Amino acid sequence: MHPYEEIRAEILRRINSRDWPAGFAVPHEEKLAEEFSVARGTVRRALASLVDAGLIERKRRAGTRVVGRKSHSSTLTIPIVRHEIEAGGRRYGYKLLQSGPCGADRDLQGVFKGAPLQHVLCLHLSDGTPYQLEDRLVNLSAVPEAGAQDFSEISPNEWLVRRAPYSSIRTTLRAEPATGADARYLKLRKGEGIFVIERQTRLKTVPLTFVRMSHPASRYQIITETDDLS
Amino acid sequence: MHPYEEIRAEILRRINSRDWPAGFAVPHEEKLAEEFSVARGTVRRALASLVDAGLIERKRRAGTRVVGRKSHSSTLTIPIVRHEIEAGGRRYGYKLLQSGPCGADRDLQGVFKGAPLQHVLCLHLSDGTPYQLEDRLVNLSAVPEAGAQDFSEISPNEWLVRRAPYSSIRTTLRAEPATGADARYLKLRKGEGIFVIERQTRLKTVPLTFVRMSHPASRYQIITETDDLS
DNA sequence: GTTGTTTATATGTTTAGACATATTTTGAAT
DNA sequence: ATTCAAAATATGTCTAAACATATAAACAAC
Repeated sequence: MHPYEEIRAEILRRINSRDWPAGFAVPHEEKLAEEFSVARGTVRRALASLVDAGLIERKRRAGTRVVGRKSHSSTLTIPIVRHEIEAGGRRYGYKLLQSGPCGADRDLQGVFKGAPLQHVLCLHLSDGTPYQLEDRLVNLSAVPEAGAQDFSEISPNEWLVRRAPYSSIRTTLRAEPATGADARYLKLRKGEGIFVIERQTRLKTVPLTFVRMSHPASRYQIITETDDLS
Repeated sequence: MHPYEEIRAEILRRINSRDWPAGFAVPHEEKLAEEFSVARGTVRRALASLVDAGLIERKRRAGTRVVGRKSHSSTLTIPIVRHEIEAGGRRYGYKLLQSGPCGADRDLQGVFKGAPLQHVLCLHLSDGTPYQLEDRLVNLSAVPEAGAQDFSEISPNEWLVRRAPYSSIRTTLRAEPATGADARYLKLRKGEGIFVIERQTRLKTVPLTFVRMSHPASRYQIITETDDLS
């Protein structure tokens, strides 16, 4: 165990034991460095780790304070569908349903502002059962290769994650009753529950793609786990 | 813009432009330090930031490689319900429905292994409308104060986030049809969709609490947004 | 009182050097 | 060939010292 880990552990202990309660002003780096008999850089390394974990907040001149928690945070990872299915030891299936250019009228959220679009609709299957319906719009002025790409063998999901660099993502999670295409392709009765993930990726403010992924609620859930510091 | 930010931006550019494609072996710290005419520490600062962003992977002796992306990651933050509602400019309401000790038979997931438990059932309202039904078990051997606490004014959610330190969380997101208590308290017809969040918090392997939070699907969604490096 | 300016200060960045340590590679012994 | 030990090497940690910079607090001018 390195010195900075021991310092972090000790500070963590003080926070968890409420010796340093929420709002408490943590001693300066220099003071801590003196207390633990290390260089300032080592204290900084320990504190940086606690900032990442969301346990303390730091501001220039103002100092370091213990955070009064107001939420639980964890990392949400949405993998490529194929990997998700194969990782569970199930057989992956894929079917392209529609693919072609489309007008801005399909851009319901109005995120693409009239840019030329490619629309792709496809179905992902797990052991032959419908698992996810992928309904995607791709901005052809930002990703022109998508217009020529054949999506009958590789899904746009997988192709894009591999190919197109992005800098930010907005994800929405929702439960909905199945209607129209969702019910038809996922083989559900209208009104049955679906779990919908919507995602929009951008590259420096330029919207690249918008995708709506719907799943039969009874066969889908998301699990996230935070990793333990202590 | 600090030197390390410029270096990060340049490396980011090389990755995004595929000059350095997935799997590419990034030059050593010393080489990069020479190229950019900075100290090794400054290069490390830039690379650390790219590791956080999930764009590169580093291993001792083996070196640094550009990651072939296989998923989209973002941070999922689940705030205290009251804050969530008030932040939206709506009026928060709270109603305690049940509170008392209970037996291990209520521990359906079997996470508490026979520890003494406190069961709390309560309802959170937004502008008077049912918003979330909170169904919680608290491990009294880990958080004994919960046994004496009165939850008629403050919700166990809020009380626990404030009070009990935890070290790891497991969260499950799911869509379900409403049945029993969910339908009754959320004022839904049986079979209507609900969005369920289940969360289990631990402190170094000791399970602290298990909570099931259900919401009317039509009035609930989760939005996450990653922040932009470039 | 209010506004603007100065000053003090805690965090943030950078450097340059030393040492630590996983892990791959190489080479020797079997 | 296979196994095992030694060497090489890239990342990881730590130090100590200097300078940068945001900003809270003190002070002055209005």
